[in-house]
Amino acid sequence: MDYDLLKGLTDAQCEAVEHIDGPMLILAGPGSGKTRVVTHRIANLLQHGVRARSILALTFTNKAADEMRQRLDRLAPGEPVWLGTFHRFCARMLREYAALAGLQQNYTIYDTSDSLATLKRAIEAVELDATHYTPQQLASAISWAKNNLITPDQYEARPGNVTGAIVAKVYPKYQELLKHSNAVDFDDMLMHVALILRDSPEVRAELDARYRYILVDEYQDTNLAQYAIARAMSIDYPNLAVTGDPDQSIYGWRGATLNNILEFERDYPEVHVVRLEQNWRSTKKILRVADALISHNRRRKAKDLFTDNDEGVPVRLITYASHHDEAEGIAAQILGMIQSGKRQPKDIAIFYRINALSRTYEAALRDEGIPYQLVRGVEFYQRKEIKDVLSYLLLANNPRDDNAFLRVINTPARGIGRSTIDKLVEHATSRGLSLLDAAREAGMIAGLAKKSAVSVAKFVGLFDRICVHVLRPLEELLGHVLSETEYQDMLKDSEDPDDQDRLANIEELLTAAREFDERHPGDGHLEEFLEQTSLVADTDDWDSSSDRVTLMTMHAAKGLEFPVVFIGAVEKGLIPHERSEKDDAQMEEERRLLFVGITRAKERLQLSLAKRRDFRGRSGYTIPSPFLFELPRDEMEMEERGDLWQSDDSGDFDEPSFDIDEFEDRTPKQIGKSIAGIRLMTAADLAGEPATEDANADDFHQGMIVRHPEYGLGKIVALSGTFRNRKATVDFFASVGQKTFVLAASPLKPVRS
DNA sequence: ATTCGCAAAGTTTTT
DNA sequence: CTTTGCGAAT
Repeated sequence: MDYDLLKGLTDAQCEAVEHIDGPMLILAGPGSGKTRVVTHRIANLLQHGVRARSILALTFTNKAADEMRQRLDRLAPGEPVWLGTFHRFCARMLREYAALAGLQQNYTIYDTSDSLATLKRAIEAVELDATHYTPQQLASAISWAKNNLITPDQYEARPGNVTGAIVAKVYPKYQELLKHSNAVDFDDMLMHVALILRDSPEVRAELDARYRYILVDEYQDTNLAQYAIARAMSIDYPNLAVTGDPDQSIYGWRGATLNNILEFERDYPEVHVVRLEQNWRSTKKILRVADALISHNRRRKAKDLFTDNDEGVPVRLITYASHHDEAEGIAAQILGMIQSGKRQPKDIAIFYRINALSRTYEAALRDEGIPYQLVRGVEFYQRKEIKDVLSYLLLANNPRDDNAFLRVINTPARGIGRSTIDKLVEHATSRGLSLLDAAREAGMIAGLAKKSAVSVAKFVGLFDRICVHVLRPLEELLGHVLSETEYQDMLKDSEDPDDQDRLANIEELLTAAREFDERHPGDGHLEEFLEQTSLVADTDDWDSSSDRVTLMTMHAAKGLEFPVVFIGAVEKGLIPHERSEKDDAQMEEERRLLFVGITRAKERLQLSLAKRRDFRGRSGYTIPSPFLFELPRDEMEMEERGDLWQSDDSGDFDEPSFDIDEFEDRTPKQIGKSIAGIRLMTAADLAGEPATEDANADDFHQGMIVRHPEYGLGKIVALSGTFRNRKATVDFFASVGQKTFVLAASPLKPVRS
């Protein structure tokens, strides 16, 4: 046994690290060093001669996987342990065993909006009267079914359940459309793999043997499908180790079932259980507040959280007059901490229940000139312009992807309208063709105007020209898409100011593609790139190293820690969310969510609420969250700021005890920048300096006009490579057509237009 | 076929 | 308040 791996660990931690064969359940409280234990255990397995390739570590988020990868690399550099999210793992397995799920290996992963669009087509196709049900409702019913491994043909409505009856009709059609498009939704990835494992003993045995040591992180957040997958691969080699904390289960709405962790000991009677209850993160006061709150949950395994850390300062609960005051008050405090030199921006986080609340906090931080990064709900890859452009690649990779086809056929507008598309759809449906194949036969479709047929044929030609480059680096391929479609030109001369942002986002996409190319040298990585774009989440872009205040939802905060934490809007209807109030189980989940938020704090924690809050465009009085009354008042310091409320209805807060500090020196408002799904302010923004640029290969951009001494003016069609290898394909429209240059050695000059 | 404008609706959390 | 959807006008 290597001494280093156990150094500085508690007995319980050592016990978990040294465990090798057989099932293990690690019940890990917040801040108990779980990631450390898991990574050390993997290193220990490797030291005991377990082959890296037979270890599979499944996490819930990419962020957690990255963190684990980094820490493992320090212990065991370069070991090819398979480490990633459930979804990514399933994506890989599904490529390998696509046929068993009735798919081709180049299948497309639909995100939520794609699958909703498909569902709408399904609803239309079965011609139901679904006026009383939103597609979202049907979507979540289908999602629930898939998470519980109920296939379309198994789905039966419970008698008298009207929604269920509709789902029973739409679900099969929806699934048929997905299959016809050679596509899967997020839930399918899990369901297909779980069913393959269930129905194919050979595959199951093979994967069981391939991955002899399986670790599942955040086990409390797994759903039935994920459970089935982990379980099926741990029969011949039952070395399944799961880590989790029932008190941090916050994904019940996504099908996660606490049963998986609460009943793990029943599934594996010989399980080795390790409890990590010592907290290394928070002060005693913070931990006691958290513990008092969570002890109000009934459905849980009681835990004895304790810490040897300092007592710490009291947890603060502040009531502000308005949401505006709240945000300004928090920003003022943050500014004070930073100016006094006690804290750096990166030490501080603001959490809230829903993304919609971020705006006010953002504005206040901006007004104070405090740098921040917002982990936001609307993801970069969900943006219209990004999806538009990527859809060309999706279609190139999977020509049967009807959704992608519908998206690109008339974007940018090329005169192919509703009636033409309807005819294409009809033609495709009657012959069982994909829409793209139907489009190839446009000339033969009866009733299609000649003009329309020509437009469609031109589109097909354009698309085929793009496809020529599918094996090229991604940046170059994207360049060809942009050039052929003139997507940027469409935005350039637009009046809409948002379109300038869109152009910037497209540049950002090109940058992402370039970075991908750097990581994946060689040809033909389109499919990997597309998979990556489908499976990244907003929280993955959170950058722990940049010195900024973090703004995020409590869900996104899971697994992170900050010296100073503010939790805003602790009000009834928000936390707990109004849609959870009716149901006890959901209320408990809301309580756990707040518990997660509280336990992120290491030294200082402030909860706050506003008496009045503008929300949904309306201003109204708020009610304090019922959870606040469950907190131990002797650990806390309560304070009321502002006096817009005359009466003392809430009755539970002391009078104001001190004033808000005033800060004179306010920097001018700064505008956040949008980068890969995160709005952030750079140091340059703060200093008011423009970013400096090297007058080099970086001077050339997609779509730029350049001059060549011999060929004259041309336009950059595509770019690829880096540094000295950076190449540009230029179209000299007036002379020789397309040429490719190595920029460093070329006489090309940018032309300012 | 596209664009514009207005009305209505709907607001959680994310792979 | 924002986004989405629909209908009418060009």
